[in-house]
Amino acid sequence: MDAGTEGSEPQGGVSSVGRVTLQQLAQELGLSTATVSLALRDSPVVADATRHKVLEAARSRGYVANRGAASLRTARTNIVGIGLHDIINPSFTELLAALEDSLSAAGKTVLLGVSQEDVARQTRTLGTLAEYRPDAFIVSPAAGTTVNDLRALAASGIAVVQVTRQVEGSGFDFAGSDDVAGVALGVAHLVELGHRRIGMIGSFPAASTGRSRLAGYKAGLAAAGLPFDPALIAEGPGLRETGRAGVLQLLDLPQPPTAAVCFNDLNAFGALMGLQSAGLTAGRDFSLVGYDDVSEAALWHPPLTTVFTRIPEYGVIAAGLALKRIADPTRPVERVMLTPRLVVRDTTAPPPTGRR
Amino acid sequence: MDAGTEGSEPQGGVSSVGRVTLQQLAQELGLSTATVSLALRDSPVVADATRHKVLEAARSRGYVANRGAASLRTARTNIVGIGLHDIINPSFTELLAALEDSLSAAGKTVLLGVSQEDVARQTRTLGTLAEYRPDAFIVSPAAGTTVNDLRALAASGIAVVQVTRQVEGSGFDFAGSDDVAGVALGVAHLVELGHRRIGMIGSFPAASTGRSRLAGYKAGLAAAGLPFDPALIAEGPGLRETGRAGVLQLLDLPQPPTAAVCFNDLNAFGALMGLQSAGLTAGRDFSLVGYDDVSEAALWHPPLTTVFTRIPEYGVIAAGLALKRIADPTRPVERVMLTPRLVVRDTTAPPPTGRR
DNA sequence: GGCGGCATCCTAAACGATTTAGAGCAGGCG
DNA sequence: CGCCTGCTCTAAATCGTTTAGGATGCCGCC
Repeated sequence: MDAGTEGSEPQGGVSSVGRVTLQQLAQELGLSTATVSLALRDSPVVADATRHKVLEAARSRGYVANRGAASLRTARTNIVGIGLHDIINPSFTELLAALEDSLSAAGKTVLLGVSQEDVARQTRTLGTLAEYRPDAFIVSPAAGTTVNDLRALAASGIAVVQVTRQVEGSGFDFAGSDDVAGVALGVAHLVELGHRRIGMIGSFPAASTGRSRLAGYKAGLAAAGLPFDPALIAEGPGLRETGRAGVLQLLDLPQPPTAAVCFNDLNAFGALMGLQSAGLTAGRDFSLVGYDDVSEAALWHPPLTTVFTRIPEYGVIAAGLALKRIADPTRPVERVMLTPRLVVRDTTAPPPTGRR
Repeated sequence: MDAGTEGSEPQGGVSSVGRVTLQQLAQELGLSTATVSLALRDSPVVADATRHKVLEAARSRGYVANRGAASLRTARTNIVGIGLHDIINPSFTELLAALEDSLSAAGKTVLLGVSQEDVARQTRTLGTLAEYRPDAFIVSPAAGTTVNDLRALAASGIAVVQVTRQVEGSGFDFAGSDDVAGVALGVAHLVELGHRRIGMIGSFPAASTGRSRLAGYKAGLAAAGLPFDPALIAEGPGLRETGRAGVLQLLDLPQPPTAAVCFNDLNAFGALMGLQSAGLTAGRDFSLVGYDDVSEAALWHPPLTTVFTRIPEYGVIAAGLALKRIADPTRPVERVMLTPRLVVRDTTAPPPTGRR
């Protein structure tokens, strides 16, 4: 490590003097812990004068409640565990931001676990989170997760809501978008522009989103009376690299497509790069539809036509579902699927004439 | 909400039967809680046969430890609170990912708080996190944070390490990169290519990074014997929009620069878009140096010349500092500044001839 | 004057783990 | 036979809160 390291005086603690507890406060005030506890939480049964004394003492002594101790007694932690498989992917970052924002607004704190798309790591991570007894879990399951992998979660009695992806038959609440309709929307747009050979870039059958989006692709073709040709699918996960290689692979076909929909925006960004490296211009030589509409999509050159899956919206909804289930664990399972919206920008246009 | 909502049977809990505790395990096994506790943590004082019985029972009954209760006794939570001001910005996402990864590898769990670049919200958030008694805080302070704002943290007796940004005089550990050297590196690169009028896009004096990077810009100019001209600075936070507007603003100058360094990569991405909208090509008509080298940078078109600040590396280091301070709260303060590295790609070239 | 009713505060028992001091017990040894 | 040593295990205190169920004192009222 070529680091510039500089040592100096130890951390100056103003008063590392044994953290002040509610009991100490009580003793100093000549009150019982019960009274102090009630006063701190604005109970109406404690006299105004007393409450003020307590609050003042708490402030001046720098009292900060020990939520762990309180939780032990109340069996409520105000923690929500969030299990994601990936936080680098911008769509999940946007999701995390939305979740954190609404949860913290509701007084919950976020305990984060990342599974890196690895089921074993996911069970380990969720197991660890569970030891903190979150009031709820919000999970986007790693690819390949089965109902069995989630059984422990179900047995824990903790509220669970799935977001974005779902494990079929898990019986948990869900918030996400209607991927079948979403991709079909993209295909329909291309069809309307005159495209007849339309590929799909990115295919990820290990996740529910992968299956649904593929189904949406097929549905879109079928609705237009177009045949499904497996050769037009460039497989791979939702990464830029998949898109770059995928579009080149499609262009190399004996009968290349004139357009493609993508599994997600990252695929599309990669495909845009691939087109550029092949000397082609997206929108003119080849049409491309992304998926998700992450905030970058509008800013690419050319701006990406894509399908807005309303991630921030369903993030808020997922947080709401968690809160509702915490409040009433016996309420019926709720599955919310938002209808995506097509966002037409500049990467789609009628197919190049003369090549039709 | 145009949501497709579907209700059905309530969540099926395999056994919502009152969560099994260590005491219950002990009772069922005819052992004391002490023995069970020791067995679960692989203490050598408990006989092998007993340990096996305990572990087997724990497994079959689905026992999951209550870390809150344990923490109450041990005064250690294995939680690390992470306070960031922003998680959408890809550089902070990459930082968060690195932090989470090394902390979870060390058996710590991440409690997340986001301040949205708002000091008041930051104190509220950190206060809430503190109630969970994390073993340490890792914080990238919101812009405008003063030593005073962090005093409560210092007084809490919780280990604190700052990452990326630091509040001068706070006396906390720090891990980040040497921004003065980093930006100077970018300037030197442009000078070497022959540029004489070099602007800076993005300037953010409310954060230590903003001040250091500006200082680096000035240092770079001074080293080359070039004058500092305030008109060549396009102010604004590290967002794409700042970059887009900033580059146009610079180009509109009576004596426009032929190149610019940026506060961060987002600024550079925006500037690339701005150039494109002005019909200019980065690298040919105008040279641009980003800052951070987020993973996107290599993938833009053209690929961005930028300064790699080694975010994932100092993320790991920050996590390590936190662990070390947890282990020894009295160790001397350590400040680590990694030396950034220039990454030359395609957005920099000699200034256009004839316009020099 | 006794008593009910308030308002206010307190006692004490949880919550679920960890940990220390020491209890049983078996075997070995003088 | 008595004592010491090791190996296991247990009893009980403890961490910092919350909360049910009193206790206390004061007032007014019949």
